[in-house]
Amino acid sequence: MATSDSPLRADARRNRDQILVAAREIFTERGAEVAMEEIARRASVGVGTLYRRFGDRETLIRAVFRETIQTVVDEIRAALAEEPTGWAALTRIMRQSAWLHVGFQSESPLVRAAIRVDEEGVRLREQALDMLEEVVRKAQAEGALRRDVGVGDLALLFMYVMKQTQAAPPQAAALAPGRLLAILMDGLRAPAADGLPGRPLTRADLEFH
Amino acid sequence: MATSDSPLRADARRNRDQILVAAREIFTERGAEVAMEEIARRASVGVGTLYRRFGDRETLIRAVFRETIQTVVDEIRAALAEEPTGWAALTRIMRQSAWLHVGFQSESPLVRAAIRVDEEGVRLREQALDMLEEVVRKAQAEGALRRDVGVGDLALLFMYVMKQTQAAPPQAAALAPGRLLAILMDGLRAPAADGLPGRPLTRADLEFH
Amino acid sequence: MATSDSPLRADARRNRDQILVAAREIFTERGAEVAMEEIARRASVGVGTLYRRFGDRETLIRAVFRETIQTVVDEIRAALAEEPTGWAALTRIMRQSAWLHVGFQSESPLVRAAIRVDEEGVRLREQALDMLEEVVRKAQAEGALRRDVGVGDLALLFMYVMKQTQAAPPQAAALAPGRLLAILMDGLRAPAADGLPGRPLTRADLEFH
Amino acid sequence: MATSDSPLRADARRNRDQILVAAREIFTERGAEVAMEEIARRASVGVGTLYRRFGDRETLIRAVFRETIQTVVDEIRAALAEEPTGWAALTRIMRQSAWLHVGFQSESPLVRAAIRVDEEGVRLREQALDMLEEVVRKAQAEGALRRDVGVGDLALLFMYVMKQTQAAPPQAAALAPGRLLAILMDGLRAPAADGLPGRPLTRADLEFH
DNA sequence: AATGAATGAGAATTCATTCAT
DNA sequence: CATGAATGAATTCTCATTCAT
Repeated sequence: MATSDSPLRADARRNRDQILVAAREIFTERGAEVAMEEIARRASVGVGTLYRRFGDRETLIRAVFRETIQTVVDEIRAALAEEPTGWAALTRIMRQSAWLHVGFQSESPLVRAAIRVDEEGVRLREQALDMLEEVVRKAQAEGALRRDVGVGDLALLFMYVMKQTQAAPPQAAALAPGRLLAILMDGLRAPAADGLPGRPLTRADLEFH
Repeated sequence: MATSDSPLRADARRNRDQILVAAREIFTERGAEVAMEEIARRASVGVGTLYRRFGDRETLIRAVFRETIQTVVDEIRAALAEEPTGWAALTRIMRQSAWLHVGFQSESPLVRAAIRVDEEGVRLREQALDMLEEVVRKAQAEGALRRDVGVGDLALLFMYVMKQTQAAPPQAAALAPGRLLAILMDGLRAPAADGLPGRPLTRADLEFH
Repeated sequence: MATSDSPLRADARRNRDQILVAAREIFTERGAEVAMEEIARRASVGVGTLYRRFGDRETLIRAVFRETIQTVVDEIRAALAEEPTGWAALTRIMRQSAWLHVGFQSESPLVRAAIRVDEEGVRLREQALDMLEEVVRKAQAEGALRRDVGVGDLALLFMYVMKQTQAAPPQAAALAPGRLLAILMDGLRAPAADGLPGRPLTRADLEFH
Repeated sequence: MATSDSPLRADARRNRDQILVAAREIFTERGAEVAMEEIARRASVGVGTLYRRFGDRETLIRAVFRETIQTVVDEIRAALAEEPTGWAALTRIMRQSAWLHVGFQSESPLVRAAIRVDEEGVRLREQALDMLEEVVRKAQAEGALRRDVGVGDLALLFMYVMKQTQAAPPQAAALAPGRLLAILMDGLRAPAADGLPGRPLTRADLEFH
């Protein structure tokens, strides 16, 4: 039997989606520790509904994470398919990656704990990193991306910069993302003035243990 | 009025300092919303003492901010005095600026609110930006720093990157700061491949209103 | 008006019965304050159905009470009719009276409140006590039951002991009821060593006011 | 350094004691699931204080359990020392044992779980049972207590009866305990009319596994 | 002046009851 | 009628701040 189109499910479905949207927004704006009631309010549902759908904060975080990382996967795939060069794909990916911080890692212990135990989420994350590695290889083969960086470097760099960019002061908010991205891309362009210290950071370096 | 060298004040002074150190550490590690009792514990004093010294959380945040921004001022002054070029000064400043995020701006509404109303803190911040502008001018005059960036760009860029760098996964923590800094500096080097979108971000762009 | 044999009623009837069975079980196991949803689940119906049938928790409690006390009445009647002596009837009644606690009284304020206002339930309870008084009189007339006890004593004694017996630790559960009952019956046998303090407790003494 | 007589401790101590008293009362009256706030109210403290002292409900339950079982131990010891015969000791112990149900076992899953993990509590309980066994042996050696009962029987019997006795309806409350106790003691007196079914219940039979 | 206990308001979570489908 | 989703009040527990010692 189909479960997703029985009449009641329609409402429930809509609520569920509203909650996820609200949660993502608020998590991004103010972190993963906002009052559950606020999330509920923004989603225009009662707290009870939120809890019926997601059990507890951790479950909610996991759900948001999955949705987000799924988007990342889709975007990377699209960039790989549609952009003419690896460099172009990388640029596009990074430009759209304000949410990468959720996708790849989080500074919040709460979020990290929630993500670590989520099978599906972990799988999606691996997939995203697989594809990102491909982008990197391609851009390096083209001679566009400096050779002494690895996915790890890119993930950290963009994750940090692009994430924060959302929190920029109002006047800067419109310009900052584009400018900072351009500077970063310039810093990544081959041939590089001189070598970076250390060794390329890999995906393994992104792991919290 | 008791002055600062009555015998009892020695104890009080030490407590005050311990609290500030503890608070800065904890704020950096876990944000400005940690339990006051934890700060007290890390400083090895009772909560009562903490409150006697600082009145409330906001006052404590302000005090930490002042201390921090004071250090920033000192470091920039030293860099200007001791480094041979503006570019060298800039590099040095940025390398040591893991704490810039506290100094210039913060993503936490709590912290922003606390800072905004602190005269002394604001004054110090202005001073820091004055000097940073000087560094920028100098480095651009030298032809080392690309001309299409402003203090605002630099502040945002390094603030974001260097702050986060502290929270990097353990394996990356040792390498990431150096590498990301190098990439950024490469991106900032003149002559730049092509112009940045928009206009240079100024100190005015750092203001939350 | 629809009567009780319209086709749909068959379903409704079955639901109602399942709910009563489930409720009795759960009330006995875990008290009258279990989540309504659990009762519904055990009865394999939705909560909505439970509420449609019984309006609220109190109504459900009343219904369970009536069913139970009805059984008690039936059992006492049968014992009176079938057992050769009053003593034998008393023994039999008590042996089967694990549920007496529901029938006569309850320590739960919730349950007491529910029962007190239920006309039908109160009537059945009176009937049960009437018959139990008859048993007592008969057993005393036979010289088997000590003369210084009243229905009140018996009700309390067995109610308490037999009720709890259900909650005995697993190892004891099989033996305890039989043994405790035997000890109690020995304590009730005439002639008694010496008189009990006070006066026989009557049915009036069972009343909460 | 003494920890219990510093000035502040005096207040804290008094609060702690008030909470324990209040908790014991309320647990007895209405079970272990009453709102924590009510316990606090009855103890005339804020909820915060209650939680500062006891961390959570389970900890509080454990503390009440220990206090209670300690009293039981003391009472049994006194009865053994002061009463001329084992039978007299047994009678006295049982008369004062309204609280035995807390001491030995509880029907509440919550309470059972809390007790099971409490080392100190378990130790005290063992001690109480040791001494009760001695009383039983002595009373049987005197020929006063029927030989076919064990500590397990006694514990269950009195635990159940005497516990409930507290909850008796108001009119019966004054008389019931004395009367029911007398009946029980008569049922336990040697020589018994006829043997009990099964085997004497031992302390092992009191264990939940 | 320092301490740590007390307070009570606030946040997370559960559950009785109502209501749309 | 049955269902199970939605709601919000009640409850547990935490923590900023105050206060007695």
